[in-house]
Amino acid sequence: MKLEQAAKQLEALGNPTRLNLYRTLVRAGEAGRPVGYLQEALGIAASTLSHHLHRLILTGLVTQERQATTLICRANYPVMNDLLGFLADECCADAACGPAVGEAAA
Amino acid sequence: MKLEQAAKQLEALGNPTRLNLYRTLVRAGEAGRPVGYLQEALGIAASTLSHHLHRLILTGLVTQERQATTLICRANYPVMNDLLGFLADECCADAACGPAVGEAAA
DNA sequence: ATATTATTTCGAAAATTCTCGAATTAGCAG
DNA sequence: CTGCTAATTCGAGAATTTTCGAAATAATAT
Repeated sequence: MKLEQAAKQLEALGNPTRLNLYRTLVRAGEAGRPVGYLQEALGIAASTLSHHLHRLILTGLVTQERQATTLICRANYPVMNDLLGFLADECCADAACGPAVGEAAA
Repeated sequence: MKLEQAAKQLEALGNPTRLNLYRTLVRAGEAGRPVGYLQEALGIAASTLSHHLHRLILTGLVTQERQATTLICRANYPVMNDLLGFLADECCADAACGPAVGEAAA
């Protein structure tokens, strides 16, 4: 069950356009970014962006909030942390991991 | 450059069969597992497994070593750690992450 | 050389993804 | 209600992925 969800999230991040999109949102922090801004930043068709955004939202990695006519997109950090936790757990379940995984952000 | 590579690795893990395969190898640790064992464990056609294995090997997430007629597959931990590092860096580059990412494996 | 076991490559069908432009909906201002 | 900006949905073509069985290769043993 959990594996299926993790796979979906990894797949969502496993596309250059979406990973770039997600990175942009992560770097924007709490402020988030409007869809229009993202479209200019990434230089892709609005419909293409909407498609990718939808996929990120379905997996929970990104959230949206309306502000009048514009939609603000934000990275959903807890979901990413869960995903990182899953990967770390899988990695260290039975095996002695090489470098300590827990120090990635030290 | 780095983003493209990370996307490829995430895509490789973003398929339930491959994630399950990778997990099996991670849990096997240094011993690794022969291709034949993996085929039985996952219950898929040999050609299908070979295809997925190839993709994991292309991204560097898995390595193989011959032992007579059998091929031993192993998870390549350093590559996974690099990937986790990339995600953690992206996540914490400009933004104040919610829960500490570094505690995922605590 | 031949046989045997282990694994990959080939070929091909079904499903999914990625991309875009055109048409549509959402929310607000006048 | 008309118009305007913002974003999504629709429709569709090109490309990629996923899966399998059959045939081919790899390594060893007899």
